[in-house]
Amino acid sequence: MGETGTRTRDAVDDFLDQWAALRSDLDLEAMGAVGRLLRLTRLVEKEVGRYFAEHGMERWEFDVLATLRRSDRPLTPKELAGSVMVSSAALTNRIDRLAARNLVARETVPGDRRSLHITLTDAGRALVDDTVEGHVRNERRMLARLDEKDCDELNRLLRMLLTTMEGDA
Amino acid sequence: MGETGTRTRDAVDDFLDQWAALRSDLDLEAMGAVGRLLRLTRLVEKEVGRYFAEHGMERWEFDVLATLRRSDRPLTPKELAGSVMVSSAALTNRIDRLAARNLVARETVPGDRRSLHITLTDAGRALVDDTVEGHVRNERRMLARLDEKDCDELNRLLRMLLTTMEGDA
DNA sequence: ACGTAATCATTCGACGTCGAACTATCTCTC
DNA sequence: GAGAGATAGTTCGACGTCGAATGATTACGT
Repeated sequence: MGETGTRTRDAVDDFLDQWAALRSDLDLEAMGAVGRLLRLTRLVEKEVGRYFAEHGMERWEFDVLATLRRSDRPLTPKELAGSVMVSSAALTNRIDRLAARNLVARETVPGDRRSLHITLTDAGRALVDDTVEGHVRNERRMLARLDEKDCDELNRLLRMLLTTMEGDA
Repeated sequence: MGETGTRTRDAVDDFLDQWAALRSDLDLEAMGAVGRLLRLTRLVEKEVGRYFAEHGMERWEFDVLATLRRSDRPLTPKELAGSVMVSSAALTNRIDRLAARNLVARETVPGDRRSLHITLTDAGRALVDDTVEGHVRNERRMLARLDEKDCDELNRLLRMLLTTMEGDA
């Protein structure tokens, strides 16, 4: 009975035990949560990268293409950079390479000659649509240990943290 | 009454709505959880980096020094690289710079001349002890929106995910 | 209107990381 | 005990990102 998996220790538990032995004044709950967040994300990113590599593309390509795909209007480089959370310099580089492969196109925007509209080509849209399904399946697989209730709960907690940190940015 | 903050939307909610309108077949729970994880981590990393920059050091320095600090025995570069999750090449570079600032030292290990023991100098240990407390306070501040029960719950959920992904690595 | 400040994309130099190749050392087998 | 293979740390070249500086265009104040 009781094989809930709750008793299983992770690497961060060891990490916290070591700190507790040295500095009993530290806030272990906070260290644990942040430590797990950073560590888990690294592993998730590695796995996501593995999936895309297996399908002949890189994650940053999907990030940009998918952002354009799900938007109902053309986006500017600045908007794209904000969405994928990289610098404008990095985004110029990404657009260069996507455009070279004919996955996106740069178009002038009527009212403002400083700015651009980045649009998805047919090839770009097809590439997103072909890969997004498997990508999401892979994400679900990584969360397989969580039942529906736990998954809801995780989303609720992360949303709370995200709104605060997005707010005072 | 009822000011729970649960009704607040984050950027990922918009993200999900856009996908739902286009592809009703996708697993929004999974996309949301992973999306929030990656996005939140980026913000947390930025804030952590800001704290350390404010105290005249960089996060990678603290990562290495703190790993040495909480270990009761000397660690090899390989062990350190595993702990902080970077390549051995990156770790050589980090040790070089930490050693140049007299925060760590390379010592030969008796039984094996291939390997090394990286040890903390007095200055290194002092630097960790001086900064760890504020760092943890900053972590707690980022989690301020979560009460104790929610924080426990978050740790439980992240631990479950972490153990699975650490396991089949 | 005119000039100043703000905004947008791009370029530039510096930096840190990675994977692969390399050297040195150890282990295991016969 | 000698040679093949594994293991540890370092070096090397390539790559992507960032902050700052640049050039072009637009918005604002008087």
